[in-house]
Amino acid sequence: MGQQITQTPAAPPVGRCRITAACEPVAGLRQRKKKRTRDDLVRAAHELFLLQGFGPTTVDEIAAAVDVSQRTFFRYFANKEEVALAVMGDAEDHFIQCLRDRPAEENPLQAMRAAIRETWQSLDIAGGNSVTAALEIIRLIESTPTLLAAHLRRLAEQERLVTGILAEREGVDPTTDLRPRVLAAVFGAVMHAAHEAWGSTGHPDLGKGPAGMLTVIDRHLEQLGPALAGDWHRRA
Amino acid sequence: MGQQITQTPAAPPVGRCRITAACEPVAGLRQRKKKRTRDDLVRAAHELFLLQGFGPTTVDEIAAAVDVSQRTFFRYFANKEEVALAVMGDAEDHFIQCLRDRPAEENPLQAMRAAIRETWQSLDIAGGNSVTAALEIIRLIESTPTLLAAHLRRLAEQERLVTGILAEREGVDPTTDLRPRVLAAVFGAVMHAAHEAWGSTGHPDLGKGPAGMLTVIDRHLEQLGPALAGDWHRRA
DNA sequence: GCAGATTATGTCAGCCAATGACATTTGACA
DNA sequence: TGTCAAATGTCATTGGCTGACATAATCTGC
Repeated sequence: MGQQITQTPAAPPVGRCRITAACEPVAGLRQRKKKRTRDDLVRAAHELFLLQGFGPTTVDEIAAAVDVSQRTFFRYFANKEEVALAVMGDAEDHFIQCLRDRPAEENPLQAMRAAIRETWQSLDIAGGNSVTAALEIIRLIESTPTLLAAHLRRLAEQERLVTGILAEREGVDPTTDLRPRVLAAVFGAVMHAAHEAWGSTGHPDLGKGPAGMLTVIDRHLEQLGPALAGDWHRRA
Repeated sequence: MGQQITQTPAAPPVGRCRITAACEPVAGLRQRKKKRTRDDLVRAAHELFLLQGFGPTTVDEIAAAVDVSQRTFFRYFANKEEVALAVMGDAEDHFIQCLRDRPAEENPLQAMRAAIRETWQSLDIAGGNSVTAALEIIRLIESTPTLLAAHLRRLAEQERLVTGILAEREGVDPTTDLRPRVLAAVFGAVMHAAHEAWGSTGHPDLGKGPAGMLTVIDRHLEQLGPALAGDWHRRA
């Protein structure tokens, strides 16, 4: 969901997620400053949320921590939830990009599974503490009703994108053929179940990379077939 | 999610959804009055939302329409979203109840499919305009971001219940066996996809009962297998 | 029916998220 | 350097939501 930072109606450089966009070094003082305050806001919010929780943290606090006015905060983020979910935005953009780039030979489910894996791994490589941050945010989301609601809505939004990509990949018409939409929905649901499962297990090994989360996701994806199977008790 | 109207910590009659609870005639003046103002609030809100949209409608308006204070409104509903989703609460409670009552011979997916069908049909029989109201609300939800977010959160909440019921039905441990959770998630996702599809088709025949929605739901459920199939182009 | 305990409601004050309007500063560019 | 556009700040306001306390309604046992 590549959020446009630009406040002007001018044409922004579309289709580049912030992770890969890190390659382009300079882009005018104005743009750099904006990116900086945006990043600062996200980081400050992140810290405050983890420290005192989402609800108790006020927008004024976040803004004050970065030394901008409250009004400016709302020029960068439509609401308080958005700044919390911004961290995931990177990963989501990246996932979409990966999915687009998957080879056509793979079947839809394979492609999505590969894209997820690729996303987490590149997030790991990207350095910084992207992975750690993402994992922390996921846990925060799952334990904060307001955030969970906003997150699920974004997920639904993303499923529209995925539906379109799948339809195009396979060359089917998404208005006639329900399979792209259904698969996108199912995949999203399983992803969320995995996040939830990962979040609720008292996982202390947050920092050791995306391996843990990938394992949980894989385990859930593997249960897709069995769960839909007629009889649960005729198990291999 | 049987909302307790009771504001006292006293033990309320649990496990009875409002639909079936219509059998119990009198229950003290106090209880009846409360049920009445609650119903009034829901109905007034419903009308106002459909008339002028969710966002533009203020809580004060709703409260004024029923002639209670704004404070009283918030004693019945935690937030503005809840009063909009309250209509669906009946159906959701009923679905849970139906699922619990499905015969053990059915496999999980069959049971859920049957429970949905049963729910919509009994909603139809229940008289009044329950079905019409539900369908109107679904459309409102799908077209209102804020409501959609709240709705998805509730759906996620309900999936927890469903997970538990499925696990018990099949006699498996939901902390070890991921199938109940995965199936609940998948089913919820498909339901939402169906709602979305139903809502976005300019369906003018709202009042003709649950048949249309059931058809859409069935069509989506039928695509579950095909969507997960490896190759989408080796189609029967 | 009545007195006293419960419980629902109203009133009021206040916090915080969010938005529009307008002034001011600051980077962009000729 | 001066002009234009864009980013920010300030101010005022609305609306969702909550706590505290007073009032009015119902319930309970007698």
